[in-house]
Amino acid sequence: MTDAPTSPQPGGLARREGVALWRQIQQAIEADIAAGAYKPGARLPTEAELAARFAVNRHTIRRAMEEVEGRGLIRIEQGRGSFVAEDVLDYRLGPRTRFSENIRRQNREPEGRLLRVAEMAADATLAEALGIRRGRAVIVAERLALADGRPVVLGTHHFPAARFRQLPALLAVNPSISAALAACGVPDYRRLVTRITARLPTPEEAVLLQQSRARPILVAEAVNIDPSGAVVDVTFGRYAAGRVQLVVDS
Amino acid sequence: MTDAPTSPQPGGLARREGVALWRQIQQAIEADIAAGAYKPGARLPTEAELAARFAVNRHTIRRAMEEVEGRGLIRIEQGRGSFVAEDVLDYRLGPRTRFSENIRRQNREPEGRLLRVAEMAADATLAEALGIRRGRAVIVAERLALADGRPVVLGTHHFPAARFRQLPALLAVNPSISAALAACGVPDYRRLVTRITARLPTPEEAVLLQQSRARPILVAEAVNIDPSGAVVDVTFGRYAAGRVQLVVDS
DNA sequence: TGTCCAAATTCATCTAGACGACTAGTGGTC
DNA sequence: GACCACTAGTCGTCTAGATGAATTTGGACA
Repeated sequence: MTDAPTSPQPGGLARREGVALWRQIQQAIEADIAAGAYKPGARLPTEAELAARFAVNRHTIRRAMEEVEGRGLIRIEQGRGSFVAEDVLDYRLGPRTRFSENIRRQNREPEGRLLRVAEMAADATLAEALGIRRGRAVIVAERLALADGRPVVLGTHHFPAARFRQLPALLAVNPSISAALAACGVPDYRRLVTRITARLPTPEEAVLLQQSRARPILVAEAVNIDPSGAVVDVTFGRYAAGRVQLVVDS
Repeated sequence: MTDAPTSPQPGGLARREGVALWRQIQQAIEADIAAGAYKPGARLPTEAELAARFAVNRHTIRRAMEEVEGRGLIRIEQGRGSFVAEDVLDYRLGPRTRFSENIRRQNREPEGRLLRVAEMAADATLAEALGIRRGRAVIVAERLALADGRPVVLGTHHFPAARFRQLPALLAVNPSISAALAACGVPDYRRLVTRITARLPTPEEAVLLQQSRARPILVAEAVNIDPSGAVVDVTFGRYAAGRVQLVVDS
């Protein structure tokens, strides 16, 4: 089997046959990638080139490419081109999930960046989850976690302010959540429950996670408790789905 | 606060300001939904109407609507219109996850439909996961599970054929996996590990799950073992992300 | 009353063209 | 050698119009 892209046979497309052109093109491109016609990280032909090869409008190619990107097979970069996707990281979800350990276990270098710390009033949902009264103060910390310099998860943490007054100051010095909690008198905590969904990212999320907007993100809502059972924090983690796989051991 | 859609002020859009028109429109629509201007299940204005209100081309509205759909806030139906999304189902992932119990616990009626049963040779990855030799026969069962008649998960199960010869016949009679396994001498099994990712659905997946192609699906790869530790099956479950939330208790 | 067909409505796909935005290189100036 | 302006290449957005496909509506007809 040769590795030359086989799909772009000019006459390969069936028009007016119930299957959209862009979808046929999408499948042809995916087949080429699966067949190894393009190596991981390799650059695909430009949209104009593909449009010429398949004899369709560039918009039709774009529609197909967007879909391939959403499936996680390629990454499209403005001004540069489209590239075949690479590597996946396992992110272990367990009672004692700690970001750094998790990443180090896979021989990658963890890193945390604190983006924002603020205080807000708890709305009904949050209040219930945290076990506090509605309207009480909550510390919100937004944090980007990376592995080998590449964004993995964007987390929005919510702590009851009454118990963790010094948290903002501590986080400003060291962005590690577990270190900050330890300094606040919570040396140990564990994850009670995790709720996982998927959706497309907002523009900000896409930028921070360095991922395309067409590609879904995994959203994991986690509730952590201390040994006494009191809720320590409620966190929404947004994972780059194309780069991470959540692993649940049971 | 009145509930009339406030966003479509003709002059509300900033052209040539660095933010794409379709994105401004997307945000306006999302804001309206969040503000309760349209109730869950309610129908949104047609694309043509919105195009007129915002004074842009219909294609620009479509781009915005596709994004809103990907975020899970609306559902677009050809020939009918667009509708505000509703309900979410919790799907509990644990060592003893059984679909029917899981669904019944939420007062919904579970249902299973067997779509396809076939036999194939194990490729390298599958063989390793199942603990058999490459090339050995594997029984593949594709099954759609529903709650109250609405598709929840599309599962592709892989069983070592040597051990589960009678499985196809059993499943033909009763699509319940646990019942069929019990009849094959595996009354009990538990989930060893689950790996979760998200991606856009293929056209077939979208049709079967009755969900839009623009909306992501959660993909959970599960490995089940019997009490002796032998691998019973490897399953890829594809969940309609807008309709289901995976819940991990720890 | 019930059935069936045609029209109207609404979303889906494709084409065509224009221009903006970002990237990476090229060559010049200081 | 450092910096800058320019340019070509490439993807991103928007407009415009035509046609197809799915669904609903309403009237004709038995």
